[in-house]
Parts: sequence; structure tokens; C-alpha cells
Amino acid sequence: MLNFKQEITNLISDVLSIEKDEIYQNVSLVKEKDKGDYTFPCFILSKTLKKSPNEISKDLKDQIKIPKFIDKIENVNGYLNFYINKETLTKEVFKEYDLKKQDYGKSDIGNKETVLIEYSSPNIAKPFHIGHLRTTVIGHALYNIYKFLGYNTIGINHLGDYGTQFGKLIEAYKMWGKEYNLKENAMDQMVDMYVRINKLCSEDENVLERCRENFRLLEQGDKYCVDLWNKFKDLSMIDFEKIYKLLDIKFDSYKGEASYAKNMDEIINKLEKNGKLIESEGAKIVNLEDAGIKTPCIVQKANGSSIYATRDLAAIMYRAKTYDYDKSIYVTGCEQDLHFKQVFEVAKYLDLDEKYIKGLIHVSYGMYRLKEGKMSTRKGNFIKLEDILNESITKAKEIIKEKNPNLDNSNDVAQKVGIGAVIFSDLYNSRIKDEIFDLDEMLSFQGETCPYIQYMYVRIKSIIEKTNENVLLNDINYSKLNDELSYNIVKLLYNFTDTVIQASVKNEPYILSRYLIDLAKTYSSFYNQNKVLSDDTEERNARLYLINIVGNVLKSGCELLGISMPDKM
RNA sequence: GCGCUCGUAGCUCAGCUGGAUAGAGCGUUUGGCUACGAACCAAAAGGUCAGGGGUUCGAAUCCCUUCGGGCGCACCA
Repeated sequence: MLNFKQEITNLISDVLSIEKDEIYQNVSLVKEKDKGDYTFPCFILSKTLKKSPNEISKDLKDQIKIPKFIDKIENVNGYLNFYINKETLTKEVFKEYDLKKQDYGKSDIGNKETVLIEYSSPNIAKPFHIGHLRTTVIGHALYNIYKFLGYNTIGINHLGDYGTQFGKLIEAYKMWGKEYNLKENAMDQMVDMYVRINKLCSEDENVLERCRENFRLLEQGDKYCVDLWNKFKDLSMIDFEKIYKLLDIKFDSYKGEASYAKNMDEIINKLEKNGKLIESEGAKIVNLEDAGIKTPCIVQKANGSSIYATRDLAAIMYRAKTYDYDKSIYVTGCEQDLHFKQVFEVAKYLDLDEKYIKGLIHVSYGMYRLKEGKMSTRKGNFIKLEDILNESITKAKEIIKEKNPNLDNSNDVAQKVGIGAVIFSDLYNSRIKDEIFDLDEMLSFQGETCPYIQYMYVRIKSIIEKTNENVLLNDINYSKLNDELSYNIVKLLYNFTDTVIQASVKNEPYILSRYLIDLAKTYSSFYNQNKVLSDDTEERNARLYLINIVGNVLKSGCELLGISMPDKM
């Protein structure tokens, strides 16, 4: 497709002697109505050219030779506004769609660079609660987005299958194992044990010490501990897979923390060799004050066992060697900001190529909070994600029963609508903000929600189904789409790829979510004022072609967010 | 105490590396189903962008500061 921003940059560059890059950076989309499509603010030039912005803009306007793809150029108070020829823009979009069809919007900008995305990473023997929703859906969306842009994307579920928590669980099992029957509701039973042992630990330091010792034994390969650990792991995975099936998520790797523990010595040796390792209170630490981080990073505990940071460092080394990654993205909550700052800093002393250090990115997000306060597995205060998803599906079923009782596959549709609503509500705001968990809002099906987008899609489908016509590109009379409502849609369609790229640059899926709402809304306005199946054949063909692209973009956009699109609802 | 982060309409949030009159949804009020699906559309009301300084042609956006919320600060992850 023609890159209009670039073309306009070229036009200005022909008559203005400043760097092309600088011009390009300042050319931007016009927000206001009726002021054109692109604008170049001339204020920045005022000083160097010693003229008022208004004069500069006027001069530029007079000098620029207007090409075919521009209708007119206007000077408004120092803004040089460009009006793109509508038919040209529409033609560009339609041609592109004709070429790529379902792949409309896809790009190879990623150049097959390898991007690792570590996300979801639930802890074994802990329930998958709504706190895990964000990492799971943000990570999954980023995975799809990078793939769409031509990156070689690898999704890693860095299972939390190690650490003192297992020492605790083992201790609990030793003490009360006979009271529990792990053959039924294993997860609930394990959680109960976990809550119970944590309570005891906080009351009795000796118990906590025994838990740490259990973990040390586990790490050393003690048979009793290892067997038990495997049992807990297997039982947990059954629970997790249920969720991943509902969300339709698959990972390329499930390599968890445990598998990195054995590489602790390698990390210790490298850090030692590079003179970064210090002994402090029996533990081995790296001082990071030079890097402006006041808290040192512990890489080996006083009792000799590994710690979170050690395993993350080992994972970095493993992934550099195994995947030769260009970017390695960690999607976790913001409470781990310090941890990743430390780990990324320490990673500099592992003799890795600089590329691998530069590629480390922590994508963090704000917390879910309950109205009553913080969630905590240890205190048994949490909401299971599975319950939320099922509740949403149930609600979708009820609405379908009311609005479309004769719908085929209503269970399947209810699942798509219900789960889509939950995913979308989590991907609709910028990551960093805390969210107060509000079930009504999460399960809202009206306004800026996923069901709204799905509804628009379904209506498009249903119009297209009514006609058996296969409209060809050559049959399009572009002048039939010159009205404002049609043109607004076309402009959005033109910006689809750019939007996905922006979402990837910032690692913010909400940029795409809001774009999809925007497109759906713009379509809905159009739909309410224009009859698609018009009696005028040319108008009808042009509109059919247009809405077909809209449907396609809504669908692939939703799929990028990890949401399935129903054909009817 | 120190560090990070957030504060925009009654509520939930957009506002891109500073750019034109600060925008949506929900809620409230009003109007619209004999056009292709009303899970929709159209319209109204609603803002001292937490407060105060500064930088400049221009600040919700950058800097400083105060206040308020969240998170973190060595053997949890």
C-alpha cells in the first residue's frame, strides 16, 4: 500500500531543507474533524527560519506541487493540512485486501527475529485465580501480535514448580497427609494444605525452617521429596490444562523453574570469576549499588539452595544458547519490578553477548484488587478464574436464550461470547494501572465490550450471507464510497497494520483493543444510515466489498487478542 | 524512611515521542425498530486534567515540589 505519511514527507522535503527524518516525525494524523487527514505543524521551524509559523506554512503550501493522491493542501494557523484523495485511499485498501484476503494487515516487519514471551507461569499446587488472568491474556496477545508481524515467536510457560513453597507443601503432607484424599478435587486439597502450613509457618519459625530444609532436600534429589513433588505437579497440570483449553492457549515450552536449578553452579562460577560475588550472612549475593539498585541480589541462599533469581539467570543463559533470541519478554506483575531490574543487571556479568542483555524486557502490569482488599493464595482469599469464565459463559447463554432462542450451536457461541468478554475486559486498558475487580463490569456485554465487536461482525456476516454475489475488485466504483461515514471506515482499515505495530512497540494489547472498538463503532454508525444491499448495483457492490473487509479485520484483530469470533450469536 | 508507579466527567478509562475547541463507555435524561439483527443508533447534561511552581510559540503530556492511592525494599515467587 502507498505510505501516505512517507509520501507527504517527501513532498515537504522537496521544498524544505531540513532532515527527512525530522519531517517524518512531525507529520501526523489529524484528530479534528474536517481538517484533512495529515498535518505538518510548522511551529518548530519558526526559530530557524525566523518567520512566523503561519508564514512558513503559507510558503510551503504555495511551493508544494500537489500530486494526484492529494485533493488539497490548507494552511490553518501554522498547520499545513493535507487532504488525501478519498478514492485513491479506498483503492489502496481494496487492492491490498484483494491481494492478501484473510491475511490483510499481516506484515513481515519482524524480519523473522526471534521473540520469546514468558507468560502465564502459574505456580504448581496453587489455584489458577483471576490474578493469573492478566499475564496469561496479555502474554498470549503479544505472542499473536508478534507472530502477525513476522517475528519468530516462542511462548514459554515458565512454570512455578520450585522453591520453598514446595518445601512447605511437603511439610504439610508429612504432617497431615493422611487427612487428605488427593484423588478428588486435588487442587482444593493442596490449597487447603498450603493455607494451613502457611498459617503455621507464620506462627512458628521452626516449622518454616523445616520447610526450607525440605526444599533443600528436594533440590538434592531426595527420593521422598522428589516423588511427592512430581505428584503435586501432575495434579496441578490437570487443573491448568482445563483453563488453557477454555482460553485456547498452547505454549511452545513448559520448561519450568525446576529445570534450571541444576545450573546454579555455572551462574555462581561466572559471577565469581567476574569478581561480582560477595558472601554476606552466609548467602552469596551480588551488590548492585553501582547500578543504582540498593537491594543486593541473592543468588545462593545461606543453606546452599537456589533462589528465584538464580533460576531466572540460568534461564537467560539457556534461552540465549537454545533460541538465540533477539527479544525476551517477561509478562509479570509490577510487584516483580525490582526483581527483574536486579536479574537483568546481574545478567550483564554472565559473559553473554550484549544482544541478549539488550533484548531483555520486563512487561509488567498493575494488580487486580478485590474491593475488600488484596488477594492472597496463602490466606485462602482468591477467586478462581475457572469460576469467572463459567459464570460469563452462563450469562451469555441466558442472553442468547432471550435474544436468539433458535440459534444453532448455542453452547459453542456462548463460550466464544462469554470468554471473549472476560479476555477483552482485561485487555482494554493500559497494563500499568491497578484494576479493581468488578464482576459486573467484566461481564458487561454492552458498550465498549467484546460482545459489541462480535455483534457487529455477526451482522456483517449475515448481510453477506444474504447475497451470493462475489464482488470483484474490478467491479468497484470507488466514487460510491466518498461519503464521510464510508471514508471513516476506510481510513481505519488503512491504519490496521500500523495499529498492530504500535501495540507491539509498546507491548500494549489495549492499543489494538481500542482500535477494534473504534472500527466496530464506526461501522455501526455507517450501518444505521446506509443500506448495504442498496438497489443501486454499484453502490451495493462497493458497500459489500467494504463491509467484507471490516468483518475480516474485526475477526483477525480479535484473534490476535486471543478471542474467537462466532458467525452468529 | 528509601525506590518504582498511578491520580483526567458521578463510575471505569483513552488522550501517541509536548500541538488545533480534553474524548469514549457505563450511569442519568430524551428520541429512534414496516430497510440488511435494537447485544444497536442519534442527541443532551456532566471537567479548575489532585494542588502549587517551572521549561516554551504551545503542557493533561516534560522538570521540581506538596498531597493522596498502589507496589517493592536479602535468603517467598
